[in-house]
Amino acid sequence: MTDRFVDDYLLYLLARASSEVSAQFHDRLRAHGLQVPEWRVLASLSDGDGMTVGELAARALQRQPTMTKIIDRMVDSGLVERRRDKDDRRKVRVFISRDGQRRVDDALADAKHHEREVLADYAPAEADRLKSMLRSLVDRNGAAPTED
Amino acid sequence: MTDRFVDDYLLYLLARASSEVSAQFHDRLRAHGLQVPEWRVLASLSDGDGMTVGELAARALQRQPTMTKIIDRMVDSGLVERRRDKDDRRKVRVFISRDGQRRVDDALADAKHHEREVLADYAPAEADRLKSMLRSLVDRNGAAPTED
DNA sequence: AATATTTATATGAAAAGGAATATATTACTG
DNA sequence: CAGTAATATATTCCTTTTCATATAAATATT
Repeated sequence: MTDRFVDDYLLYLLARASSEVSAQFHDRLRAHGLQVPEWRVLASLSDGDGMTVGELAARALQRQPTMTKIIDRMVDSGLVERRRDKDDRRKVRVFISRDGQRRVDDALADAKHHEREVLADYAPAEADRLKSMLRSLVDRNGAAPTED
Repeated sequence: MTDRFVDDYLLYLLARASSEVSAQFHDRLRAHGLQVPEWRVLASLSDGDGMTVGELAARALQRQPTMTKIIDRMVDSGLVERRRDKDDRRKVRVFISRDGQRRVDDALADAKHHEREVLADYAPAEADRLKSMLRSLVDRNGAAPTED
């Protein structure tokens, strides 16, 4: 149990940090009546002008068929709307509904508050360094479809 | 699409960095004939003296019933063994098998190699800072059951 | 020491995810 | 411009995860 490889393994530290910090927020999400994938879709669509299924899948770190099903459910519950793209009729653009926007606004405020709490212990410069390193990891490690 | 909240949101950056960097390695895992949860369990058990189902679940960032089923499959495929704890017969200790150890040794070597690749662009001090910030995020944000 | 609580793992039904592929539309190529 | 390839989304079938709860053993309480 002591000093195993994984305890200092970058991929494990990333997964664990992501998992534990996010779990806190996900508890709060339920108070907004939102599931995690719903939150991710709505946060991506918030105040925007619609995204395709493929774009949403990439942004929400899900595979395309999974995103199709998430959107199915969200259409059923009235959080988003599907409209076929006029210029390229293969594409389906997904738009946030009025109700979806209302729900996500509350959750967004909560997310900002939670982030401040998590970063409260760190000096601003330190938090910025963390974020910029994470961004550079993302940039240097191509676009990948799924989790973990 | 431009400068949405999430693009600078810590939880999103963590999830995305974890997802994209890990996806690269998970492609390689298949070459070792290992699924992701199997790899996580074996890496935790490697060269150790057995862990309980609950400990494994926490370490592999899975819920307990999920871990029970992962272990079911791994027992079937001969990667691990279950033995009931003598002192506390509620507990089940999971041990890596000879074959499991052999399989994970290869994957571990590959993991180390991959990590070096990912961190090659960074100065050692910078990599250390990243890791220690991730560790402190984990430490300050309790033990959580599941992903994302 | 019997009863209630807590802790550890397992189970079962339902939901979600994933790989492969189908369908529909657009873009290319000769 | 017919035919082929490429792109975007949906569907199917199967595996895995999840939630709630059951079972079993240890601990605490009276």
